[in-house]
Amino acid sequence: MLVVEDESRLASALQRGLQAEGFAVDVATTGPAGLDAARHGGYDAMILDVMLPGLSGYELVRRLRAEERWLPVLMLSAKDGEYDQADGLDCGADDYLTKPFSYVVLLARLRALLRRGAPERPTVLAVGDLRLDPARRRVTLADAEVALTSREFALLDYLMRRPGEVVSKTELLDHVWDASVDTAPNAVEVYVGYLRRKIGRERLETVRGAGYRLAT
Amino acid sequence: MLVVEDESRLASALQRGLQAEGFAVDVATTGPAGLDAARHGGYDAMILDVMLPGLSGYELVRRLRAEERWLPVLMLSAKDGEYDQADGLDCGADDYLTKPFSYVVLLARLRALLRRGAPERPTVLAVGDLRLDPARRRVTLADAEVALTSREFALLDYLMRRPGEVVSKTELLDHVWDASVDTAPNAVEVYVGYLRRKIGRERLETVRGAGYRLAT
DNA sequence: AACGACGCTGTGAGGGCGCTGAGGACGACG
DNA sequence: CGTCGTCCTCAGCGCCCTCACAGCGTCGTT
Repeated sequence: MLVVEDESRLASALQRGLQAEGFAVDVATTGPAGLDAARHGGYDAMILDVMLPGLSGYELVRRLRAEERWLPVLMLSAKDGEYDQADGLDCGADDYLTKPFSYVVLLARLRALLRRGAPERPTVLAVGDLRLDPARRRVTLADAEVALTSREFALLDYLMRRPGEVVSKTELLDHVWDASVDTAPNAVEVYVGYLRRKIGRERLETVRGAGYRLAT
Repeated sequence: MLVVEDESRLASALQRGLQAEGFAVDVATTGPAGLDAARHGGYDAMILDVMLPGLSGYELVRRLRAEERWLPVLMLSAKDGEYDQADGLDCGADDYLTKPFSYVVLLARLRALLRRGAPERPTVLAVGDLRLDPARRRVTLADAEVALTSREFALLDYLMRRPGEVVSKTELLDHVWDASVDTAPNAVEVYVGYLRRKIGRERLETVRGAGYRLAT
């Protein structure tokens, strides 16, 4: 367990408490030191303060995720504004707790994070030069923005979460379309057609008799 | 996305809001109905109220997890006591939000949950240098991709699940072909021929009078 | 060696599957 | 009320897959 916190009293209180729970705990007190430790340490999870000298917690997570390191991150902050929280999560944190917090809650949330194991998905989905940002609802192709309708976006989103896998039309109808109204499978074909015109024909393969596959 | 919430105003507000974000949303208004939906629905995630008629949210998650269903659960509750929250998380919920909550925060937390996703990695079948990935619907022979039609793929799939065993033509007709239309056994011979041309003659042996066997 | 049963394959018909352009339904907006 | 954007159905088309057929090769038995 890695604790990145510059306030020394809180840091050592956390360290002692977590050690009592059986965790092996390391503490870093600056942003850069925390980033380094997270890179090399092989930790199960990380508790991360937002306000840090040298590098903010937001930026730290963002860099970590950009390097494809997916260890669970529980973010701590004195800021309880809703947008602060949303920003933290959208940078790649997995949970967000505002100070002052209950120790019982911290432990429960930590357990929930560890139970889930290492996260597998980045905040921004990327396949080749195609990028999709769920938070900003934005898609770029080789750094050029692509305008998508909401249905097109949902379809691409679903496909990009399973790159290289074959996804059947029924599955797409179930997840991208509303299950309560039954839509003809042909609608999927139509929207795949729309997407192909916008992101390039070769990126979206047809697997006859099985479904569609996003080329990796 | 599954929303389990008995307060109808909140439920429909959530439904509309999430639909606007591109989610396909189903609503259940009682505990048992929610549990059923979660069991059968194939949802990406679930938003779950604690106070529900018939079955509490706590109990619902506990049962779900007992059945080894791991879809991400975001729990909603009017109780903000620290132990309520810890209980919810320890029952198996992945996140916990107290009412009233900010819609922006709800979305951000939902995104964080979906990002982590379910940790399923489907198996890749391998026999010698021949590999078959059911999810990607892809076959490689010594790392070179082999293009198969859907029937060829289904046939190879079935054979690779029983490497070295002799599989009769009738058995193949029953499992690889549609049982409702009766096909001549010769169709199997034809497709075995197709497969041999693509994966190499020696890998698929004929056992005269009995069937076929995949060489190990 | 001869014969019959079983298995292989080239050919071609048919039909299922997926793609596309056209257009109707619906709602948002001016 | 007209316009625009989005969603989705419909119908036509083209291609590839599927499979029956028939002739030939191969194997095992007598």
